[in-house]
Amino acid sequence: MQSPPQLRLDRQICFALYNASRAVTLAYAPLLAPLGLTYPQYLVLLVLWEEDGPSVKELGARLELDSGTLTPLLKRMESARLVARRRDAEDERVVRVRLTADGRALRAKAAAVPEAISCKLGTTRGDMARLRQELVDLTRALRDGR
Amino acid sequence: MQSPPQLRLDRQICFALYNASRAVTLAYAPLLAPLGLTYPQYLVLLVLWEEDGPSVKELGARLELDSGTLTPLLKRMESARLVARRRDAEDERVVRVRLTADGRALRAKAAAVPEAISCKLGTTRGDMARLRQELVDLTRALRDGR
DNA sequence: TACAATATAATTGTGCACAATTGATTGTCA
DNA sequence: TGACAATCAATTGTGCACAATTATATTGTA
Repeated sequence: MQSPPQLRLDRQICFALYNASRAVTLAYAPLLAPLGLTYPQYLVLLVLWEEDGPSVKELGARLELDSGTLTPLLKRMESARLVARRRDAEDERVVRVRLTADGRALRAKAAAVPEAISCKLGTTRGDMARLRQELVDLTRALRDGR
Repeated sequence: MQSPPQLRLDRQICFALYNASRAVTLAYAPLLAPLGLTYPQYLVLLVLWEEDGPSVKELGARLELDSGTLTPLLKRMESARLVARRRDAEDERVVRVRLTADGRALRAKAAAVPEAISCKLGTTRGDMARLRQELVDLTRALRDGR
């Protein structure tokens, strides 16, 4: 018995997305390994380089990750001396995440990463911006329509 | 000090992709949970419903997953009585994965899943097909250019 | 001021991903 | 035939994701 078209793997947008996401993460790995970073850790640094000292909550809002993911990830980054975690004196519930000198210094080395990735992707900047927007819209549609 | 544009989180195609992929997986969860499936397990079934009895290797080629991921996943599916794993008599290195009656029967229930997802996505079929193709191309560019 | 409700991060438990290694089997070729 | 390479799945170890729960601190309110 033949599979109906809707159940065929090669028709699944979800599978294409899942594969593309893993392929991109793999593409980052050799660029980030020399910096001692994983891809999610790199994302955390992107946030911190924009604005240092967010709470775990704020970081999670930016990255759409919860404390169950972030807490152990940040602890590993703390062990690697990239960030420091400290309770907020004003509100002891809050843990603030700050860059160390090492963490700040890493930004210069990371500057070459986006260029290298964009080269691997091999598409024009405009195409990428459009694709990015489509993905953002799709994500929002799923999140809001829940 | 301001982050250069290339390092800003909201410019990263990779981050949009990573988020979209996770959002889609989350969207599947409530549809698959009643069937007792996770999203990767659902992908395995999509392959088996198309062609039953592939080796772990062939399954991995379809899904771009290695035995390190598939072996434990398939063992869980075997515990759930959805598939059976058996060494090939011709070549004892090969393990073949076959649907059980339960696994085959699940296809009828899963038939409603693509429709429900497509509804959540809320875009036209044509747009989805185009986006899917762009993602496939992007994935291939990364895989081949390695 | 008690005390319930809320907010925040951490913890627990499950299930992927993936690199690297291991073990068993098969193929090859001198 | 007998080493040796290649193939395939399983294993080991690390690091996410995420649901559900827990612990602690703060806020709102009767």
